[in-house]
Amino acid sequence: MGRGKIVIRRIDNSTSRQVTFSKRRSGLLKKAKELAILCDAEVGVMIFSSTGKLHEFSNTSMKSVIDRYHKAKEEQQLTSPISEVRVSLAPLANLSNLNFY
Amino acid sequence: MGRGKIVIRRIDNSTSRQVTFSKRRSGLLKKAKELAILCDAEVGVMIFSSTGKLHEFSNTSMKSVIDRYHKAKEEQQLTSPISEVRVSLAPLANLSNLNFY
DNA sequence: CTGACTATGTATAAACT
DNA sequence: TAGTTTATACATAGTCA
Repeated sequence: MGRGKIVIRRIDNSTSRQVTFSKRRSGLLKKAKELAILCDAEVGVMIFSSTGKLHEFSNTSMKSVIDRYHKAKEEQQLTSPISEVRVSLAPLANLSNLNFY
Repeated sequence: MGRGKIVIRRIDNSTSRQVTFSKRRSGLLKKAKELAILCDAEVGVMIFSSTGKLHEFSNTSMKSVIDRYHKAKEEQQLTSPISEVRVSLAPLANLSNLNFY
């Protein structure tokens, strides 16, 4: 997107890497927000720049997302420790609606 | 983006919400990956669909990202409990291996 | 429901200020 | 070096198979 096509590979020039980071971080956070709203999803995004600065987005709270992530992972372990299946508990109740692929 | 402009608001129709979720989730994860590579950033994304299914991306490991997130937050508290400044300790700082989970 | 297709809206690489 | 502009590449909404 933009005047020229680019290859997805680390940008060597520190200045343009910083500029690109700023633009794309903004775009990513916007997309995350849109996804959360449009699709009624819970979304958490954490980004550390190469200089160590943190940027984040969460439509609920990052704590909530992280807790839910751990629960989902835990459930994954209990359910199928070997497979790649990624399933969380439905938002309290509705156990019958779990989708196993 | 697409044939028509849309308003960012929860999609009521369950089927199209699911279709949009699938498309945009894919796009978001791709963008996250590109940002991480292009800008040499550490990125973590967690997404729970409205049916509770987890989707994630991390260019390192989610554990690493979450740990770093907590450290950054902690440092934020120590440094400026009131301000909005979001700065993490440089990657090597290694204050202590706090276990939040 | 799962995938293409493609017209159109958006994000953004470069250029410029 | 941050903000603005613009041409272009990319993502995707609506549609159809």
